[in-house]
Amino acid sequence: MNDASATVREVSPDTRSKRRQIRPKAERRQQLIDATIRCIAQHGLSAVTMQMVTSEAGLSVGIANLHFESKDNLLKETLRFVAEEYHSGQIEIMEGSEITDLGARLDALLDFQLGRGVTQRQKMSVWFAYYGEAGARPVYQKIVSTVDRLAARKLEALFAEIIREGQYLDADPHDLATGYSALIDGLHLGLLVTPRELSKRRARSVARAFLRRAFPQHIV
Amino acid sequence: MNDASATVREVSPDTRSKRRQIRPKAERRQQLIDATIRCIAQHGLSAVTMQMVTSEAGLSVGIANLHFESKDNLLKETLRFVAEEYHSGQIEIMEGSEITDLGARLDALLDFQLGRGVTQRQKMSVWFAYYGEAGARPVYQKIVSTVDRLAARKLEALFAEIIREGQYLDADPHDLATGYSALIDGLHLGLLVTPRELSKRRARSVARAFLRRAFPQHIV
DNA sequence: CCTCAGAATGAATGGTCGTTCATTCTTGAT
DNA sequence: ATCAAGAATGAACGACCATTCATTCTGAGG
Repeated sequence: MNDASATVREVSPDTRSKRRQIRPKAERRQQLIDATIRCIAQHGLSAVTMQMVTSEAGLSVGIANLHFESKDNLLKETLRFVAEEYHSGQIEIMEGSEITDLGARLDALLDFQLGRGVTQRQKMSVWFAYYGEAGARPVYQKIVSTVDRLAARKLEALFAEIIREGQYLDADPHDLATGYSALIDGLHLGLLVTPRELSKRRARSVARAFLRRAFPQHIV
Repeated sequence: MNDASATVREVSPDTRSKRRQIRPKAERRQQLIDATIRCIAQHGLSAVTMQMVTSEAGLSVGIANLHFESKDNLLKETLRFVAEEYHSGQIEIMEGSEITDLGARLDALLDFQLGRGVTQRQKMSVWFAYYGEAGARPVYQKIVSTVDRLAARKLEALFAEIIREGQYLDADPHDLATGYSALIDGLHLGLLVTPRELSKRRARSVARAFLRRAFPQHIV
């Protein structure tokens, strides 16, 4: 702004080094994806710009098109990352061998799905931002449904085991799994859109009530 | 395309008259809102432009800023319209006096929420497009939560009546209403994002199963 | 018939966006 | 110390966006 600043550049070389850093491609990609998530959560998917994302990541504008070919691709890869993170968390719980009691496993699943990690505004915003565009963008539909299908199968298998163990009559694992998944999605939506009306505590209580009515012997 | 067309303009005055029409303000507003809904469903909220909307409505670019002050306002009013349409439909069923049997009333509500009118791609796309932005735009949160709250209260009251009539013990109307609403939202999401995995018929069956487990005497 | 309030138009404007690429800089091998 | 490979930069560009407003047109009332 003043003439002096033109001659005195980078007054202190030790402050937040603006020195250019070279990092492996994979690291930069993740850095940009993380920045994209934060931007979507804060400004909404439709307001996200490349300048916004790259500056949030503390990098230059050109870098996004260097590691991802286009904005479209960056957004696509960001969705893929979030979707896989969520679903691999579920799969881990459902496949893990450290929990043998089926009721405890259900509890662990519910705690994950409505717990701190998943229900942060940041994550849920991203989640629904993409759902909102999914109607018009088959690519998004495909990414979500691909990972979703596997988790749905695992959940159905878990429910089938529980039904066998508890001898719950006229309980269909397929329908119950669909219902439970939909309930969780709906609760996430409530937490995002009307946080005043629905606390995380109550969301957990509502989901637990669903499971208790379905599998009374397995849920306290 | 050919030279003749240049000389012969508006061959037949009766075809889709390009003649300027003057219509009352309210009518134009609705026309633009309808066009906005179609555009959001087809292209996604983030891709909607004013040119897109006005040309979809068969009008000129400037008209949108004449009847709504800005694009932001047009989108806000469109959300308000969709939200009120959905919720007034629910309220009508829950307040209407033509259905006295509580079980039948529940059935009617479910049929409305998962019926043809609501579950068209067009409507659901718009719905979730706004939900996706709600995390970053308090205005959208406010619009949705305002109308939502009333419907939630009515639903809770209906559930309370049913619980009294059926003498269902340890059934909390508040939690049940929250759960049911979340379930419906989640099913809408499933219908939108993974239509291959979830048919409308099965969505209805899943929702009915939820109600049957809660109110066995009222739902067949 | 004429008039004119105001509805409708669309070319023009200024701003912002995604993308490019000549250039600079870093790092590890030589 | 030198060099080459390629990672990182950011000014520049063209495209497209929302918005404006001078102008045109319409139709109800006189």
